[in-house]
Amino acid sequence: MSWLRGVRAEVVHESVRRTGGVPEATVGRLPLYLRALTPLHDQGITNIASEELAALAGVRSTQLRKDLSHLGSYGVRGVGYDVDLLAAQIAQELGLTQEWPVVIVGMGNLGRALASYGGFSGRGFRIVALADDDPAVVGTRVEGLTVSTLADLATAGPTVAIGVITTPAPAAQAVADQLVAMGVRSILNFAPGHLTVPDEVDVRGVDLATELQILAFHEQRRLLAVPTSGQVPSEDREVAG
Amino acid sequence: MSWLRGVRAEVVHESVRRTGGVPEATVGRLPLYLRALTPLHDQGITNIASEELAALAGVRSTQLRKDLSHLGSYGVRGVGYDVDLLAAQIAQELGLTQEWPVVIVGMGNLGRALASYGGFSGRGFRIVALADDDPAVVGTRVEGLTVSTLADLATAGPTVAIGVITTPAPAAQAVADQLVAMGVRSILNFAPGHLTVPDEVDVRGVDLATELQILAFHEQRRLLAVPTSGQVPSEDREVAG
DNA sequence: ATGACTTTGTGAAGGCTTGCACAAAGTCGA
DNA sequence: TCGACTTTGTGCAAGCCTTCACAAAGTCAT
Repeated sequence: MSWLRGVRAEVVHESVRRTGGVPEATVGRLPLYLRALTPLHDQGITNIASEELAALAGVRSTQLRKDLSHLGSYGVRGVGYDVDLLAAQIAQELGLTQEWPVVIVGMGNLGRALASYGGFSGRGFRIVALADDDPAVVGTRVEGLTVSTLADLATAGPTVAIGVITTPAPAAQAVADQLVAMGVRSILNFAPGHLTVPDEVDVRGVDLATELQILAFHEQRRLLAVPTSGQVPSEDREVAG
Repeated sequence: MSWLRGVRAEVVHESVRRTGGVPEATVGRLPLYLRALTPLHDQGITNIASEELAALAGVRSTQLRKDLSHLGSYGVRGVGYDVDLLAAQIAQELGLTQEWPVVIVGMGNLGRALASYGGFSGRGFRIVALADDDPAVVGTRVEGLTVSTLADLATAGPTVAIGVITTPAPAAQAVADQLVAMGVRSILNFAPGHLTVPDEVDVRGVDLATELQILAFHEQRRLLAVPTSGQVPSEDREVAG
């Protein structure tokens, strides 16, 4: 993401004096656009039309243009968008011109998987600490970092902006409370269940079961709609009758 | 989730002859309600008011009631909802009265973590196959299952309803194509990037970087809004000036 | 320079979602 | 039985989001 730094200066002026009101739905899609732009940059493509970029991101071109209009983006009519400039503008809007320090709490399988996942660095985030409360795990090294307890981190750890919770569900709320007490105001929670936090804290939850259940809903709908059926799973088919 | 089976029969009649139109936003919240109900059942609580359940799920009570009204749910005025009956109704709506067979493709750290994650079984899903294309991994056993290639699964594997993609990004589209060719119409994609699939196929994407970037946006907003700042990370603070 | 063509940016319409206000329907104590 | 109280279910209004339609603004060949 270092390639975004060069053009940042030009972007700041437009973007900083904006009204401040980017719709939440748009914010949710900006990362998709950024994700689509990166390989374009790598391929040396310097310009792209909204129609094409929208296809890469999986949205409609009119939505892409409306979204970009919210951040005062300037494409060129008849031509399209400058890939690098647009990426820099989006990165600026998302606050990715600085690197956010992240702590992962819970060194189970998922926590380790995330710790070794390359998707952090180079995308605006850096893992600066790992935590767990299992004495057998504390003190071990994972991906070049020594695992500590959250309590230790609170008293003598690096500053952290974002906390990622990968503990079992029963521990999640206590961990969230500790993170909040440490001053963390952004939490990404992989443990199933709702976290109660103060208003100023932002929590996003990612729950595998929830995602699968939404898929299952639509899957079932398809099966109920077309009683021609065919294959498909196990027991309990009387539901369709 | 076996405790849901008992009451299912009573539910079927109401639910099956419904109009069919449950709003997408509601579908996205039904899993949250189910998730909140399970511990209540375990604690032996048999009845709950919408206000309380909403708090557990992290939504407003009026939204909960509106959502439930879409699936023709019958609470009792002045009393609340029967925990087990409500859970059974939601499970029914989501298609969780049967167990959906799942394949995980990509036996890297994340794939292994998901394979060993307990959140599948007992929630309406069962991992029936694991796949990878690395010859060093194919043939090994993970969590009691032997890893095979997708090609082998296509010709001689168990029927699969849902595919979970945990491969690196460059492989994801090819894997999706193969899954679709196998008849899979529901895909959960953990690889960053947009998947192109036929209309009848349902894809949900979970991207760590995307989630973190949305958090970063709000985090930055807080910092820009309150220039009192204080702590917080590294370089590039001139953005705020 | 001109005209045909391409592509962006946006006002307005339509649809979906949320939240309010309140009637309906039940419980419970006296 | 009655009256006070609780809690659900829902019509309606407000707000947000998406999509359409099209003017604005540029390129490019001639």
